[in-house]
Amino acid sequence: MTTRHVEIRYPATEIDRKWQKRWENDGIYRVKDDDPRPKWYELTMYPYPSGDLHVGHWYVMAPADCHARFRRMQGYNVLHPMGFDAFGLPAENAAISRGIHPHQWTMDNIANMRRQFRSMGPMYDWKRELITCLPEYYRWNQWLFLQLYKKGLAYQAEAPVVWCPSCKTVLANEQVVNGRCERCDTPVTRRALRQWFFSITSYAEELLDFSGFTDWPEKILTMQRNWIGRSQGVEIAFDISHYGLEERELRTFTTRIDTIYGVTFMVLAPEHPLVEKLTAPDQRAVVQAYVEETQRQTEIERLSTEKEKTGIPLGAYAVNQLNGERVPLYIADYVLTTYGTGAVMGVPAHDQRDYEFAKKHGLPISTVIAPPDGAGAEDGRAFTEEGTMVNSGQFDCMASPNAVEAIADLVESKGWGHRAVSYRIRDWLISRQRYWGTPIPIVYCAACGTVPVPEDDLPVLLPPNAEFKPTGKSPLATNEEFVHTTCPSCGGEAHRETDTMDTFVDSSWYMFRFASPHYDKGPFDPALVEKWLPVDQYTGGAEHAVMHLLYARFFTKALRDMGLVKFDEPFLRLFNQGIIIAGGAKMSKSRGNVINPDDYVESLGADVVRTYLMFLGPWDQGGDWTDTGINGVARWMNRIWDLFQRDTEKLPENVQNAQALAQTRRKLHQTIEKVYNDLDRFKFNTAIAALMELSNHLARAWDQGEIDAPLWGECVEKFLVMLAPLAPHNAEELWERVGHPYSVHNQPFPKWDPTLAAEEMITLVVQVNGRLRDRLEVPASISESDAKELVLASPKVRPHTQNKTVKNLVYVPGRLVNIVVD
RNA sequence: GCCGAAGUGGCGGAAUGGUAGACGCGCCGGUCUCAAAAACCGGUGGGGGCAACCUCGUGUCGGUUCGACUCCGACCUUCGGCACCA
Repeated sequence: MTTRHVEIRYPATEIDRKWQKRWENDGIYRVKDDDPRPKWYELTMYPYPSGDLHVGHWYVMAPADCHARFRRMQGYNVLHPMGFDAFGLPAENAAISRGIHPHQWTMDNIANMRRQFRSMGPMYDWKRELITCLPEYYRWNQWLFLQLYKKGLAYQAEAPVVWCPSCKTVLANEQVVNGRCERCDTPVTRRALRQWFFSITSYAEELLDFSGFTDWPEKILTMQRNWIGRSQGVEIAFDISHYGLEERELRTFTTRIDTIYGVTFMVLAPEHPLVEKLTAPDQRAVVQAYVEETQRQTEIERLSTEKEKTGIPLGAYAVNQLNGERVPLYIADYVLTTYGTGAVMGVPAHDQRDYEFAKKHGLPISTVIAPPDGAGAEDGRAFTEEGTMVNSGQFDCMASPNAVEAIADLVESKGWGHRAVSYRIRDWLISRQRYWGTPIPIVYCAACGTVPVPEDDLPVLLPPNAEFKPTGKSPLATNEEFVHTTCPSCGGEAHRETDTMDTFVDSSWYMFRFASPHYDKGPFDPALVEKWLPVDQYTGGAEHAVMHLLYARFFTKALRDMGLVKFDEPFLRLFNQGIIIAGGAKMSKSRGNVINPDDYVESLGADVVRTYLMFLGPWDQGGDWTDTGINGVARWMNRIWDLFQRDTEKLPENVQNAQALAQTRRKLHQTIEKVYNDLDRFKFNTAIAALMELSNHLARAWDQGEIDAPLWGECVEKFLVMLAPLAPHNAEELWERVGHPYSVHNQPFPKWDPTLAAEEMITLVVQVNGRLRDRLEVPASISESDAKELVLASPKVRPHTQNKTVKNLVYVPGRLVNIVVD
């Protein structure tokens, strides 16, 4: 901000306020459910009300608003709503550190952010605003929870959960980044707690089906695919009946059943339920120590790939039923209880991890697949490719991919196991030991057990008083009045669930709520959801590629199966904007390069800030904010302000230069086409560049007396309509000053005439062997033979073709002729 | 390690098989001014040439093509995601 700003030559702030007020009073952007035009639902991911709107928010919201405005001008009835994702950790952490109640803090922030949003001049219909921390919203979280519970999709389980020792709360797997808490970066640990889960895994297979999308970035699909992590294999039992236990077999999952004859050991997760029973007496002490050691380890330590493969023998064995071999059993921390069966078979010859484990523990390495070229595999590595079966009994000599099927058939026919699919994705843990969230509507009764709160008793209000600072216990447990209740079933004494829901529950269905944000007979009005949904265009950051988008898709499918909605996917199209940086570096307080949009709006007006954000680079790639860069847009706004208010009386009556007039008209229609197509595809930067070209052209045409009043008027009118979605305030003000009736925002986007846009003369590029040698101005209608003749006659070409044979003439109509010579 | 995206002037970027560098920033020169700022006009990839022009040039090396920033292969660098998943 040390750079001096260009001075704005018009009363920007006044204009901003004037029109924001007028639009508000007129309700020009009010969304009507019964509007006959085709609907278009354009949704931007709603923000956390964590304080001030920073330039990152502007970068997300302003271009999205421009695109929604463009759709409106295309003739759609556009729903482009805004709300606040008001529950959750950021609000609560901030409230804790400032000693203000989360509700107060959140609502104050919302008021401030709403004011800042208005300064941007967006087309939000504030009558549709939603705030998730209010009972009118979160009671439907509770209602939806009860529906999921009824469907068996919400359940309780004790499970090792990820625990952040700093936030003193359980985290979802998705909230763990590299073994650290997403919010505070503290390495996470594990704990066993009784928690509520949503069974997203029930939909794992369907969530892999992306066929319901119209347009999603490939990158996001890949990330979701990897996150769900489907693998196909065989679940097979190894025999442990010789121990006379209740369990007669040890089950394992493998994607490589073709290597079953090469199993030389098995490894169980330290938490595996059979570990206790199978451990030999003389191994008990060391096994127990290892199990404890594992529990102490943080996720980050345990999952480090650099770590040596530790493990402890149980002093027990299992029998491979295919060849009758006894294989020793180990426990090791690299085997996870949460994936497959919690036990893996060790095939050191054909799995690199097993190979390292075998080397470390002196276990035999038995080759059962030979490389196809017969070359030796060994030299310190496992052979993990396909090949020819060896040492595999009846399957010898078979190609290993065929053996996969043959062995699976045998395993199934013998009843030793079956084909199976495993997913990496785990059920969604929604319980939070936090105050600032939706209370889970469950009551525990000594007589009746777990009892859902009756729908008529909703909402279960979040009490204003509780010790919400983290203590390790759920804050709501400190409020006696809240906890003690009567059982809805038997009327006896009971206590409430004191955990609250993950905030991602709120955002999993908010897109439905916007269809009827104040509906009080259900989470949404079914007729209006049917009208508005699914979302036609969703925009937001790629950081929500996995959790939010997957959860919202899951909710939609669950609601569909309950008969509440009729579609499979909530978001037809998805566009991810990039990240804005400043001066080549990420914005941060320590760097001192944080851009506060309010300062710029104050001095340059909202439109310069909006337009610059869209001009500084392609939206999907993010951009670099520079204080000198914004001056360019400010200058341009100054120039068009003066240009369009020039006195048209001064223009000549009759311009004799018909060619110049046609040229200007052509430029206008070419610009309309370009801006239309660019705005359509979120290419704001090139749309603005095209408008700059047009304004430069118009200024030149005026100065050179090559334009008359009617054409000038037409150009200015269409220019302002095209400017309207980008710079709504200035476009409206100029529209009025030029003498058009209110409002520019109710104009349809201009149409271009391809005939008028077509060039009469073209530059014919002349190449010799692909190298540029000449450019010829020729009529666009030139015939191929004329063009070729002209080109060969060019004096600039001749020196390059002399004494050479012309082998070929490549003709690209309207573009070039390439002369191919020896 | 695996998956994905991206590498173009001094800078942000434009051009997705056909004139590389649109548009803007910055810089240089000029007009105006006592002067500066602003504004306006002109110039601005490198090398050579008085000039017309020539030549090199889109991370590196190869390939396809009449023609490649663009398509294909390998590599290098940067960024993002996932990471002992059996």
